[in-house]
Amino acid sequence: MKTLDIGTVSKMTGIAPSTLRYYDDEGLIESVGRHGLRRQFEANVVLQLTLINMGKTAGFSLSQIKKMFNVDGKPEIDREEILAKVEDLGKQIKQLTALRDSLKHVANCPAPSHLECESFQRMVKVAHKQMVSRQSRQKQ
Amino acid sequence: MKTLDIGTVSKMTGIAPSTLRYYDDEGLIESVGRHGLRRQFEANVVLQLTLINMGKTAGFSLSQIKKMFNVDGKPEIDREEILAKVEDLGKQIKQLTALRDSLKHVANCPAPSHLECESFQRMVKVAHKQMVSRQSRQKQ
DNA sequence: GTACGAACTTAAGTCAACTTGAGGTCAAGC
DNA sequence: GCTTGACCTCAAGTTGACTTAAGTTCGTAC
Repeated sequence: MKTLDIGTVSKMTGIAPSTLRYYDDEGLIESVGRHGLRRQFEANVVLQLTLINMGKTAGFSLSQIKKMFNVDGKPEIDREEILAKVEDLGKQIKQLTALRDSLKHVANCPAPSHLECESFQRMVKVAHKQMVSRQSRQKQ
Repeated sequence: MKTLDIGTVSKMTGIAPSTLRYYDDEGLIESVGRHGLRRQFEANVVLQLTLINMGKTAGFSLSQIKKMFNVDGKPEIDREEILAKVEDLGKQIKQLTALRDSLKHVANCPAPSHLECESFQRMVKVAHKQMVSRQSRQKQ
């Protein structure tokens, strides 16, 4: 099976080689050996990196991501914990939707100050509730 | 009008006083004066902090957030830029949804390795496309 | 067989976003 | 008038996620 140089992976994913080395050191991805002193990666590392980037987008730390999808695709953590994250993500999606709507509002509403605009306040208050309920169950 | 001590704001929002002081120094929020040497805040600071937290959830930096919603609720940046962010957020929401579905899958699929599971791969590939298209228009 | 380029290692540096620590101030209650 | 507790300032420290720099090692092409 054909393996990939770090530069190739970098070009395929847009992630800097230094970052890939860093991820390798941290155990987020795995090289399958060396060609001389060059790390060789399998093609599925691209998939893994996609997952890593999705996790980052979601605001997870690298160590959390590592636990969620470890190298061979088997998660270290249990169903319960993952489902909790799933639920959390649902809330986050709602929040982002609220933010998007708020921004859309800001771009269009002619009110002089949005903090005084009623419909804006309503939106934000809804978001606030969600936020507080999310914050209350934050973990490392 | 009644104003709030930093400790009160902290309790209302769950944000540490040191962070509130930091935000104040950075100009993300504004205190309306002092009582002795204590900062006094108006009630609407809670709304502002909600917006700040929403922005953080969305992965914006504090300086970006500051530009989006500055102290009086009037954004410094123009419609165009905000609408670009709105669009970006839409993509991010899609990505998060993909991540959520992937995680849901991981929790339920009995396959030994998810990286080999077809339906998982399909999901992630879709996410990959979105990711790349988002990455290509990143700015400070 | 030599030159080149792409990758390597290790340590140090950077940046954002906070937090901590030391020492100081003030208002309210007793 | 004294104590107490909540706040203050300012500088330095911390953490996570990388990046940069300096010097080194290979494989491939010529």
